[in-house]
This record gives sequence, C-alpha cells and structure tokens, in this order.
Amino acid sequence: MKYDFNQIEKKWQKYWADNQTFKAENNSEKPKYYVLDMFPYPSGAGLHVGHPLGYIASDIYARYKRHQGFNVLHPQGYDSFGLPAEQYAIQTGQHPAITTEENIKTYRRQLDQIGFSFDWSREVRTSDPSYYKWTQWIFIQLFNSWYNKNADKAEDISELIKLFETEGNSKVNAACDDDVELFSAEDWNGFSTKKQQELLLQYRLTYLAETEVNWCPALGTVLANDEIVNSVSERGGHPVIRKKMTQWSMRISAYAERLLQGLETIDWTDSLKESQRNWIGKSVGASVFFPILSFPNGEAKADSKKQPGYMTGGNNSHLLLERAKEMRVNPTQAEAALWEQLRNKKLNAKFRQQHLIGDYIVDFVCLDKKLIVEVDGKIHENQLEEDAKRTEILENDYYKVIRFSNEEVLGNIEEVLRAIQEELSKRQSVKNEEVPPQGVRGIEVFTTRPDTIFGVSFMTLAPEHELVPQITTPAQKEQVEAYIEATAKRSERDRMADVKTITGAFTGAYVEHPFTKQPIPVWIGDYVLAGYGTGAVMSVPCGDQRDYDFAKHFNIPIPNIFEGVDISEEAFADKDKTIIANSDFLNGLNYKEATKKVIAELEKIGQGKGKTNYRLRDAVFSRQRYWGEPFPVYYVDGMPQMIDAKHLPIKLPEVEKYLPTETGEPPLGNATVWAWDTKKNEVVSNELIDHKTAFPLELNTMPGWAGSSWYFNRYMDANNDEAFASQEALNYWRDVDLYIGGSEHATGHLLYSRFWQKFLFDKGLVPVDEYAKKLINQGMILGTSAFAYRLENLTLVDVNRNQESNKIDPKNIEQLKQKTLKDLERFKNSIVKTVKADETVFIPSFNGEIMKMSPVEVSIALQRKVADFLQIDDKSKVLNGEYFVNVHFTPIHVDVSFINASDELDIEAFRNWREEYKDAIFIGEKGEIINGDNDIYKVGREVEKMSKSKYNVVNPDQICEDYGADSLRLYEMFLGPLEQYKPWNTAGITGVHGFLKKLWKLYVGENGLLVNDDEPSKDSLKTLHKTIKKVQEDIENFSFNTSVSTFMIAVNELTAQKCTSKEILESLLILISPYAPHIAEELWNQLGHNESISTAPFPKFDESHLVESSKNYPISFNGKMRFTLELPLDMSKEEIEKTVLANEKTQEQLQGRTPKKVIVVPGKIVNIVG
RNA sequence: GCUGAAGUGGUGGAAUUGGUAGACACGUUGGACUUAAAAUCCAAUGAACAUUUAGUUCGUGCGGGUUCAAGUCCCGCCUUCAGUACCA
Repeated sequence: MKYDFNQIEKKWQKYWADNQTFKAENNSEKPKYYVLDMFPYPSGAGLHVGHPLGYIASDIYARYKRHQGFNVLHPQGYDSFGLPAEQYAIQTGQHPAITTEENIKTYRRQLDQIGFSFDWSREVRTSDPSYYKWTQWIFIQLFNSWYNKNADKAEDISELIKLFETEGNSKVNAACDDDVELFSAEDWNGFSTKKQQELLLQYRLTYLAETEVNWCPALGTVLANDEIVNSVSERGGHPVIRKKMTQWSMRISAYAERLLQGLETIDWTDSLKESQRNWIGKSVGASVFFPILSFPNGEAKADSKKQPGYMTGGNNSHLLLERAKEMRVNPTQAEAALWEQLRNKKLNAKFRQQHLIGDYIVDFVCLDKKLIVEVDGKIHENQLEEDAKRTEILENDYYKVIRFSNEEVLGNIEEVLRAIQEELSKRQSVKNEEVPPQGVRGIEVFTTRPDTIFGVSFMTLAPEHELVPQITTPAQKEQVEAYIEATAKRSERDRMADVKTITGAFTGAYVEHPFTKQPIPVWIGDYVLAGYGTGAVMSVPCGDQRDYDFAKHFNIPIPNIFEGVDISEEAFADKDKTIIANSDFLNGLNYKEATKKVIAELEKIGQGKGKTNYRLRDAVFSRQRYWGEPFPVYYVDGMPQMIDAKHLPIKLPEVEKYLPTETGEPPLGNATVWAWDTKKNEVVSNELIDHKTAFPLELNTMPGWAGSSWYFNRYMDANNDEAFASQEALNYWRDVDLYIGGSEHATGHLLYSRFWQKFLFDKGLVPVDEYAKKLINQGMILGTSAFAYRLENLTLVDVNRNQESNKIDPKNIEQLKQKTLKDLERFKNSIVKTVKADETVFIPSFNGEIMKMSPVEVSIALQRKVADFLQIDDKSKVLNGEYFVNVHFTPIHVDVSFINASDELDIEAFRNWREEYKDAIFIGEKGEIINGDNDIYKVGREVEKMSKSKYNVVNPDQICEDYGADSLRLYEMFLGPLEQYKPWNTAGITGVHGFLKKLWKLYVGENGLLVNDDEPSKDSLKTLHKTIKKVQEDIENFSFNTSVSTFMIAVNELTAQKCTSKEILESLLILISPYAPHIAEELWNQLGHNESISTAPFPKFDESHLVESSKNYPISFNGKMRFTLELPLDMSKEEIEKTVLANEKTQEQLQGRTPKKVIVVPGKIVNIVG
C-alpha cells in the first residue's frame, strides 16, 4: 500500500469536522490551556506559504497540550473590517460584506486543508453585527468612565459627577485634558447641561475633541501614530499631514504607567517589550521654571517671587481664584448677558469668564487670541485710573483689552459682539493651544537631568514656541523671523534626514537662573521639538551632546560642573559616573542625590517640581471610512449621546457610494437612513431629523484595532448574546497561555489590546489585567525571487582611442576589475556607438552570479557572445579586443513557478506568460542561443518579501496538492527557528516528504501492515526514548525545527533496526501527531484504534533505556581530536588515563614525547597536553 | 545615534551547563534499477595539501585574551536585519 496523502488528509479532515474533535469545553475536569493565533485579515489574495507559519507552530503546541491531558482552547476567526475590501468596493461597487464573505470562504478552505485543530464553533468575525455589538458596548463603557488617579483605576462617570456636584473639580485627581478650567460645586450645578457635557468629555476615557491628527489626503482618512512609518502611511506610502479635526480619541495615556509596569509580569519577547517601553517613553525628571528677565520693551525684570498662579507655593493666587469663582457665580446683569453670548463659541472663539490673568481677575478672556473683554460698572474717578494702569500692564503682556460699559452691553449687544468679532479677527491665534501659566512671564522646561542645573548656560526653545515672538528683541527680530521661516519651510523629512547641521538664532531675551540669579540667554533651535515636553530645553552643554554642539557652534560658554571630567572634546552624559561640582549646594553629590536635593530646593522656592513625562499620546479612534464599526452615538445640540446598550448593535447603513460625500463628510454621510429616533429607539431616515426626537448619527467609524482589542475574550464564549462573554467562561479560561503572532503589531494591536483589557479589568468585567501570559513572534517567511536579465543595449568602446588606458587585455581580468563603471565614464570620447537589440534578449545569469559581478566583468564575460549574436558590423574588432563592449541589462522578475529545482527556467512557460516575451531570445550558460535542449537558462535569485508584484508567492494549495499538508507543516517547521526570518525554497520540501514516505514504510509494506507485538529491541527502545526526551524538550522550548530532525533520525534508525514492534511504533505516532496529524491518525487507525489519536496520552520518557555501559571517548591532543576510543563508563579516571596512554595510536601521536598533562573528564573527553 | 537580534559549508540550519564543529535536510557528483523518465536505493560531499595506505594543515564575521580545551566566556572592532529616532 502506498502513502496516498491526498486521500488520507481529506479523510481525516472530514473526520475531525464531523466529530468536532477539537471542540473545547467550557466545563471540564481537565486543566485549561488557551493557545491563540493573531486572527487574519481575509485579503483577496488568499494565503501564501508564509501565513500559516505561526498557525502551524501554535497548532503543534495545542495538539501537544491535548496529548498532555489539557482542555485546550485553540480558536480562529477573522479581523474582517479593513481597508482593502472598501477600496475594492469603491472601484467595483461590490459591497465589502460580500467581498469579505468570499475571501473568508477562501481562507477557510485553505486553512482547513492544512489540518489545523481549530475549534471552529467559536469563530469570530469583527465585521459581524453579533460581534461588533460588543465592540460598541465596550466603547460605551469607555465613554461612561473616567480615570481616577487616586484609586489608579477607571471608575464610572457617575462617581465623577457626584464629586463635581459636591466639591467641584479642584480636588479631583484624574486623567484629563490639559486645559480643564477650575470650577466649584456651585459652578457645576449652575452650568447648563451642555456645558456639563463638555466638561465631562474632558475626563471620559473615550472623548470627542478637536485634536491635531495625522491626515492622509490620498486615503481620505486620519491615521494613528502606529499607522505611519517614516512619515508616510503604512498602507500605500502616501504623505501624511497634520490637521486639526474633531475626532474620537482613546485616553490610553491614563494607562501609560500601568502599561509599562504590566510588562514586568508577562513573558513576552524582550524586543517586543522594549518596543512598547520606547513607545510609552517614560522619562523621569523635573519641571523647572525660569522667569524671563528682559522683554523687548525694556521692562524691568520680573520678580519671580511675585509670580502668581505658578505652582502652589507662597502666593495669593488661590485667594484670587476663590474670588474669581465667587464672581462667576454672581455676575452683573450685563456680564451675564454677554457671557450668554460668548460661552458657546458663537464667535468661533473660546472665552472664559472671571479668569485670573496675572494679579488681576478679568471679566472675559479668549486665551487663544489673548483678547480681554471688560464690562465696567459705575465708573469712579479712581477706578478709571486703576483700570488704565491695569490695561497697560496687561497689554505689556501682549493682551489686548477692550472695554464696554454696562449700557453698551445691555443696550446693543449685537454691536458689542460685532466689535469683539472684529478685534478677534485682527489678532493672530497663539499657535500652541497651551497657554503659559496664568500671568507668569517665564519659561517652563522639562529635564531629566535637574542635577545639572548649574551647568545651564543657555536656553533653547523650539522655533514654534509660543513665547518666541513675544520675547524677541527688536535687534534680533529679523534674524529670528528669518530662522523661523527657514525651519518652517523644511519638511519634516528634511529635518529628519539632516540631523547633523546645527542651526539656531538668538532671541535677545534672557531668563533668570533659579539659584544663581544669573541671566541666561534664550535661543531658538530646531533640535528642540515643539511637541515634546514644553518645547523648551534648559541647555546644559557639558552634559548633553546636542547642547554641546550647539554651544560650540554659536560660541556659547560651556561651564564644567562635573568633578574630574574632561569636556574639552565632548559632553559627558554618563549619569552613573557623575559627581557634581561647581554647583553650590550640589557639590560632591552623585546623580541620584543631586537630583533629589535640587528638586526639593526648587519646590521650596516654587520654581519646579519632580515630574514624569510620557511620550505615549492618546489614540485617535475615528476613521473616515465605511467598512468599520459604526459608533453607537448620536448628536443632540452638537454633543455626543450614547445609544442605550440594549438597542445594540447599531448596524452599518447601506450607502450608494463608498467615497466621501461632496461636502467632504465620511462615507456614512451618503447614507439616507442614518438618524436615531429616541422615541422608537431605532435607526430612521435622515428626513425625519428634527432635533427633537430624531437626531443625526455619528458619521465616522471605528479604526481597525477596535475589534482586535478584545477578541481573545470573545472566543471564551463566542456565541453569547447576553454578554461579550459570560463570567463563568471568563473565569474558567481567564487568559491566553500562549499567543503567537507577528512583531509588527508591537505598538499597535498589542498595546491597545492591553489597554482595553486593563480597562475591562478595572470595571470588573474580566478577571485578569494582562490577557496573554506568553507571547512569541513568529518570523516571516521570505520569498526567493527569480530573475532573468533582459539586455537593454551595448555600448561599443574603442579602447585604442582612449589615451589613458591604452589597450585592455581582456585576459587580464585583474586589471579590468580595477576599472569601475566610473572609469568607463572616461571612455566617453571613445564610444563608437550604442546598439540596441531588435528583439527581446535575455543574457545568461552566469549561474546566478551576474549581480555580484562588476560591470567590467559582465562585459568581458559577454562581449563575444553578445557581439556575435547581434552581428554588429565591427564584429572582428570586438572579437580581437579592439572594441570593448559595455553591457546594459535589467533584471526582470520571473514567476517562480517557471523554475525547477536547479534554477533552470522553463522558457516555453515564460514565453507564454506575457505577450511581450512571446519571441524572447535566451542566451544560455554556454553562450548559445537556446533552441531546444542545446543550452539551459539559469535564473538569478534574491530573497525578498513575498509579494504578488515580485512573482515570488508560493501558494500552499499547490504544495498540499503535490506533497500534502503534513509535508507542508513539517517543512515550515523544518525551515528554521520559529522567530527567525527565513527564505522559502519549495525544492527543499522533498526532504520532509521523503521522510513521511519512510515513516509510512516503517508501518505499511507492500502487503499491508508490518507492525506486530514483538518485544522491542534494546536499540529501538533507546531510539524511542531519546526521541521522546528531545521532542518534549523541543516543543516546550518552541524549537520545532530541531524536533523534525529528531523524527528523521528516529525513523532512519528504526528503519535500520527493522523495528516492527507495536510498542515502539505506537508511541512514535503520538510524538509525530502534533506535527503531521493526518498520517498519524491514519496509521493509528490502522494499528487498530477507533478513537482519534488527538487525546492519546503523550509517551513517558524512561531514562533507564538510555543508560550506556560504555562511551566512545574522543581522544584529543592539545585540544585537537585525533581519534576515538571505546571505554567502559564505569572506568575510573586513573584507569582511563592508563588505558589511553597505553594505546598504540596515542604513542604514535606522541612520537616518544612524554605528555605534560593528561585531562580526563569521565563520560566526556580525554585531552593530552604534550 | 540608541535599543534589540544575528553573523557557522554551495543553501536552510544543528551543536543543552566551555568538551568529537557542520546533526538533519536541500543541492551537487558518481553508481544501481529502468527502453526512458519519474520514483526509489547506495556512496561521496567544509577547504587546501597528500593520495598506495595512512594522514597533515586551515576552518564558526575581524583582532586580541582567558582555558588542558572556545562557535560558546571576556575585551575591542566590523557587517547585516528589525524597531526607534534631535524625547531634553
């Protein structure tokens, strides 16, 4: 009987499906084990051989765990929302759901034929309403939560509202927007519902806010930071610009510290954890405040002691704040009337009322535009004077103050608003939304090295820093403006590409050192980024290389504050070796001590405090796309409202077109039935929108990572309608024991999903706050592209006419090698002509070496052949070396299916491939024009990513057809370590395929089963048990490639031993079954079992079979092995030495010399030192 | 620049705590079987020298070091891949 893998594999795949062999039970006596793969996006191209690599590894592990007696959950599903289906819909009008369904069918067929032990009863699809119902549900939970930093967890928003109602927000310690205004309980209770909603949005874990986003015009959507690679879109490589848009965001920054700490508790690869750490980007240091000494108008230096509002130490700001709040609650009639008009951004500007500016409370202020509006009551003489003074001081601080009388406001409010509007339009917006600490004239910096504060010799601001225009002196104005303009012109790419060039400009301003009180010049430079920290750096040139370079370049002093360190050449940045000097009270301290001390001192004088900064930003959660989860959100008066969870799912509406609308709205703007009726609680036609009972629904959809951020929990109870998973299921399965997937998700999916899990944990919805105990990254399988080399043209060069190089002897390759292509430039004068072939001609690859050869070598190797072929007129000159031929060619990707195992091209198939190659001419390795079998054409090879456009994609369907799924599984594992990137080469599969045939032959002969109940031989037992040991170790170390070798060795040995013992061969089948399940099932069945092999207990390793009585000792001389000697293992050290020395081969080696020393390691080696 | 991983025959890769480098395969070469091909089987296969046998020398990116013994440990470099990037 032959090994008919096609028939066997089909048979068992059907058996597994019919019997639901791999269905996991939620209630089982067995211990649980959860093996998870990253679910695929079902693309139209189907699977190539690279895709299943991780699935095969996890399947082996899952099957192994079943043999070990575990109740294994090994599910699979589809991340089925995404861009390609939508792009296809835009092109063809085909609904993405249909495309997706078709693609899933292909995927399922392809996955099934590889024989995975997935529990398909738990399949999930993120685009299925029964699934995204719960994605929407989780979104609502996020909306209804805020992050309480005191409790260090997410809590229900109602708790926050309670706090607001009873004590306002001044004591609330929450993760929130940077610019929340302070309010009291009375304020809160007096606010309109809308105002309250606005304020709450600043605290919710998912919130709607105008944020600067990465907008990709080509894709028509925003992108998250992790979707951008090298400042172009990850998908398609389109340019990305920064743009302000109102978008949903996820407050992942609230979890920055816990996401960082959690990494300590999970067994993920170091590189992946490191990526996440970098992405979170924690830096511990201090925030330091430097008062500004000089303003362009020559105003006297600011007294830092009198700065109110900054920090909490020793000033009266809190009294003023209290007063401001009081006044807010009790406005005058005119103030109330004007506030009513200003509050809702009716003038497109955000105003605050009774706001503290410097030492003054102003009536209304637009911080953005630095515009103050005052409404005056009864005017007394002395107040008039005071107001004028106040105006002067405020205007010195670049505020514009406009005043109206009560009568004006109450009499003609329209006119007042018009005047304010006019003033607003005149004023330039402060670029950065962040406003400086109220009324303080100074610069706040973030530093990780506060210990070096005495080494500060200048200050550098980002050119975009909001204070730059205000502090620049008239003398420096021109220079500074020119510099800002120059940096603005430079694109981000240029800036990135050119890190070395040092540029900057002096503003003319000075700040005051907090301790020495010395003036410090303020510079701007584009090495300081506006987006990180405060956009300002205290520059310590002796301790930071960039500051050092900047200082050197602009001749700024570089004071040395390190003990015993030479800084004449470069900065000294080694924290651990730092001893501070020349630093007043910090002298003699190390980095840690000095940091601690300086922070304490800064706090004492109210000019700084310890601070931790994170690079992690909140994640934008809106996409201007059709094929994604719709938000369960409608808008009343511009404010988002959640649809009650019991009405979920909110299904995607039908649209005519999948493109943005003409007005630039997202595709859902095309939907005609996309409004929410709050009475009927259903989606209704847009025509019914009346803003009373029917309201518009959200037009954005959720990003790709929404559905993948929690799917691992859904598998635990995939068909539950009542909850995303029942508590019983969640408590039984708890977390993923082994997660296998690609490392490309390090800062996307793998970070977002940890965030959601922590949130769900905080809310008591899941039992663990890290969902995957262990994670392994599988490497990528690369394609081996094949190339044919198309001749473009030949340039004939008359060597005699080149004066410099005389005549080149074609035989002297060494001389010619020295002629680079650049040298050929010098032949310009000598070029006789350039010849282009009429036909398409392919030149030989020289056994694939052509790309490694220098142009000169190629030319020499080819000139005769090609000249001959082209029949150029001056052929004789070419042939006798007077003319040199320079060959120009282009490598062309050839479909790898035309290549045989020896890299030879099937020329006929290639010619039929494309019209343009129909009559292509091939010059073979021997230099002959190929015509029949006279010569062969070998392709060149190069390893590249598998991709359709490179024609190097290998389809697993063909492999399964030709060699079988078991061969495919074994071969993918055999290729190399799981984590490694490695090239695919189909030819190699014959090795594992041959192994399976051999395995088969061990059990089945010409006339049927060979297995009998014979006592196993000692050798066979030894083979079996060493295999058990090795395979078990290998699987547990995820070293699947070496266990395949072990199987080969075992089968080779057992074949040689002619083993037919059932005891041995039965155990061997269980060992192999996780790797090659079909053949294992079949042979298991033939051995007389009626049950599937999948839960047969894993064979037990018995050491006793491996015990040896003797060892073949390597005998080495001075460390070099010369021969081996079989000696009993129980021989003593002394006896071994004696026996070895007595041996004639030893004497031969020694040639009469006496050994100086003899090293004997019993059981290992003997080394004789002579 | 920083962080992480890696560098071993023609190729993919083995080598557990320092102890016979190149397991297991692919490929190549030769042979058997066959009308032939495929399949299968056998043998050889790191390089160089020697070849009648035996053997000798070199060899794990490079240069040093520790050790009886180094692919493995230490010091200093080089190269490749991946991530990240003027992060204060």
